[in-house]
Amino acid sequence: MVNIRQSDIAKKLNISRVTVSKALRDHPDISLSMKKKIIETAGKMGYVPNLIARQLNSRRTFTIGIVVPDLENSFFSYIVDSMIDYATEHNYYVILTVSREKEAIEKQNIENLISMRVDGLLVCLSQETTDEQVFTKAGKMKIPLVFFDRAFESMNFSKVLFNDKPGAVNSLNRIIREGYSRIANFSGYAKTNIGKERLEGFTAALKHNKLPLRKEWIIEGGFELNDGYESFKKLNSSGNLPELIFAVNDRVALGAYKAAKEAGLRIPEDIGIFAYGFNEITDFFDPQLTVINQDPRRMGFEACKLLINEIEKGISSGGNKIYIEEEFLWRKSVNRK
Amino acid sequence: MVNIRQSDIAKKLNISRVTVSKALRDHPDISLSMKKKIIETAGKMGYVPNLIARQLNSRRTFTIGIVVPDLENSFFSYIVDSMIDYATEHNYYVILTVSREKEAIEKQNIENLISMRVDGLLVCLSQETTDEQVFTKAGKMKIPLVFFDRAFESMNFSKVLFNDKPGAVNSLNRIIREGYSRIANFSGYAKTNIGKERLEGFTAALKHNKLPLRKEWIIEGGFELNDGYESFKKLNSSGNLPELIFAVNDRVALGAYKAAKEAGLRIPEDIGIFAYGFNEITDFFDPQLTVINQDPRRMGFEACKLLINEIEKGISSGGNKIYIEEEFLWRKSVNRK
DNA sequence: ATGAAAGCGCTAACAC
DNA sequence: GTGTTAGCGCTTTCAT
Repeated sequence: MVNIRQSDIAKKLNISRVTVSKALRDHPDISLSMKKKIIETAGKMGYVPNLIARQLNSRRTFTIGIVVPDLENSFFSYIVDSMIDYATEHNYYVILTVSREKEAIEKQNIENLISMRVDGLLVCLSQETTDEQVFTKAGKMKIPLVFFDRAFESMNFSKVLFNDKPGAVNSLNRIIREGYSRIANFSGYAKTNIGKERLEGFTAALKHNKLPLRKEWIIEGGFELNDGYESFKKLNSSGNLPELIFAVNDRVALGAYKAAKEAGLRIPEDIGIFAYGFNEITDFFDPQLTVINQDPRRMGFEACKLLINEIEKGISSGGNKIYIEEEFLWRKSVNRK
Repeated sequence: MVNIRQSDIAKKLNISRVTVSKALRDHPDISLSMKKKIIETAGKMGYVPNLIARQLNSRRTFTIGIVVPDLENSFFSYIVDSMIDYATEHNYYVILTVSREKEAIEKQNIENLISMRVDGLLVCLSQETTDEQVFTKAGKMKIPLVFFDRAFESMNFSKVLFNDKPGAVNSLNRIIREGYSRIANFSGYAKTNIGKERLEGFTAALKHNKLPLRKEWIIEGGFELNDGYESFKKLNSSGNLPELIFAVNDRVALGAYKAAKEAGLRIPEDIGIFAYGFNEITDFFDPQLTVINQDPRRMGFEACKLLINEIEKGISSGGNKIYIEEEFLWRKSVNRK
C-alpha cells in the first residue's frame, strides 16, 4: 500500500484509531505494551504521519513564510540561510518566496503565504513597495510578522534593522580624523529608505566635521555592480577625483573597483574606496574592501528568533525594534595616513 | 472576526456552503448574479481561503520540497532562486531545507518534507551521503524526486547534472593545444563523485595529449576558499611551480589567487589559473577567471521543470537524465600564448 | 441552479 | 487504558 493511515493500523490490530493516534504521539493514556505494538506495526506497514491533517485541526502549521527581494544577492541568501537554521532548530518549516523587488509580486507572495496559513511571516520589503494594505490585512488576521532590513517604520510590526546613519557618521569620523577630507559618495537611489539613510549619514558626518558638501561628488545611481561602474566612469571623466569614494554597498564598490582598474588607477594609492558591506564577501575583493560591516546572519537569526517568540506567545505585532550593530573594519582599500 | 470560513458567508447570505465553495472557484454550476454576490460579500467579510483544508481533501499540496547542502554557496542560491522562479510561475510553493552537507540532517529534512506531503522533491545530495534508504522510501511512496548536481547514479530517479569529465577534457585540450604542458590540479576530495569525475577528466586529458601525470602536482584538499589557499602555499613551497593551476571550483581558485598574490606572484604572468565555475561570479575576480562555465540557473530551471512535469503526469521516478552543457570561457587569468 | 451527504486524516473532549 | 463522538474547512458526488 502506498499511503497508510492510522485507521489502517487500527484495523489491523483490531483497536480504535484514537488509540493509535495517542500511541504514536506517546500519550500517557496508552500502556507501554500497546504503544510498542502499535509503533512496531506502524513501522512495518510504512506509516508516515500526515501533517496536513494535523495542521488542519490544530490550526497550526509550524511553517514560516519568508519574502525576500532577491536570492541571488548573497546578502539575502545568507540571511535566509540563517533563518532556516534557526527555524529548523525550533521545528518550523520555511516556505521561501522571492519578490524580485516588485511590489505586485511581493503582495501576491504574502497573500499566498497567508492562505497557506503560515504561522508567521518574515518580510524584507521590495524597493518599490509603498502600499501598506497587505500588511494591514496580515495585522488584522493576527498573523505575526517581522520586517527585516527594510520596513514600514510607521507600522507596529517588529523590525530588525541596521542603524545606518550612526554607522556612517562613526565610520566617517574615523576616516576624517585620519586626515581625509575629499570624499565622494556613490549613494544609490536616494528615494529608497536605505539610500536616504545612508546619504544622510554621509552629509551629517561632513557637517559634523565642518567639511564642505560638494554636490558634484554625490553621485546617485542604483545598487548594483554596474551602477558603481558607471558612477566611477562619470566621476573620473569629470577630471576632479576625490581621495576616497564611499559606496552605498559592496556591489557598487566592486563596480567602482573595476572601472578604476580599467582607468589604470591603483586602489588605494590613487583612490581609496570604502562601503557598507559584509566582510565574508568583501575580504575577498582585491584589495580587501574597507567596510562598515553588516552581518546578515545576525540579522536573519534575530528576526527569526523574534518571530518564533511572537508566534509562541501569541503576539501578532510585537512592535519590537532591534538594531544590529555595524562595525567599521579598516582594510586594504583605504590607506592609513 | 479574524478567520472567516465559507460557511460564515453561506450563513450570512442564507445559502448552502457548497454554493459558496463553487462560486469562489468559479464553478459553472452557479449563476453569475449569485457568484457576484458571494464574491462581493466574501471580500467584505475578509474571507481568506484555507489551503490546508483544500490540500487535505485533494491530497495535493502544490508544494515542492528542496534539499540543498548549503545556501551560503552562491552556486546553490542561484539554483534555488531559479527553482523558485519556475515553481512560482507554475503555482507551486517551495519549502526549502538545508542539509549543511550532513547525511543525517538531509535524511531528516526529506522525511519531514514527505510528512508535509510535498508533491515532489528536488535534492542535491550532501557530500557524505551514502545510504539510499530514504530515497528508496520516497520511491515506494511514489513521490516524484529529481536529483540535481549530485545524484545516486544507480537509482532510477531523474537527474540533472553537469558533464564534468568531457568538460575538463575539451577545455584542457584547448589549453594544451595553446602550448601549455605543465599543469597542476587542485582536485578537492577525490572520494566525492564530483572530485572524482573532475580529476578523471584531468588525467584523461593529459593522457590523450601524451603529457606525463605528475603526482606532486595533484593536490587534494577540500572545496572551499581556504583549501585553495593552503594548496597553493603547499605547491609554492615545493619550489616546483607549474605554468597553470586547474582548480576544482571557483572558490578554490579564489583561495589560490589570494595565496599567489601574497607570495608576490602575478596572475597570469607568473602563474595561470583556471577552474570550474560560474562566470557571473568569476568575471569579478581580479583578474577575471578562465572557467569551465556551469550555469546554476539552467540547472535549477531544468530540474524544476522535470519535476513538475513528472508531478503533473503522475510519474514518480522518471529515470530521465539531463546534462547541462558546460562552456569553456577563456578569460584573463590564463595568458594566450 | 442549488443543496444535502459524506469524507479527506487526524485529534480533543469526554465517556466507559 | 481504551473507545466514541464530533469537528478542523473544504470539495466531490449525487439529488432536487
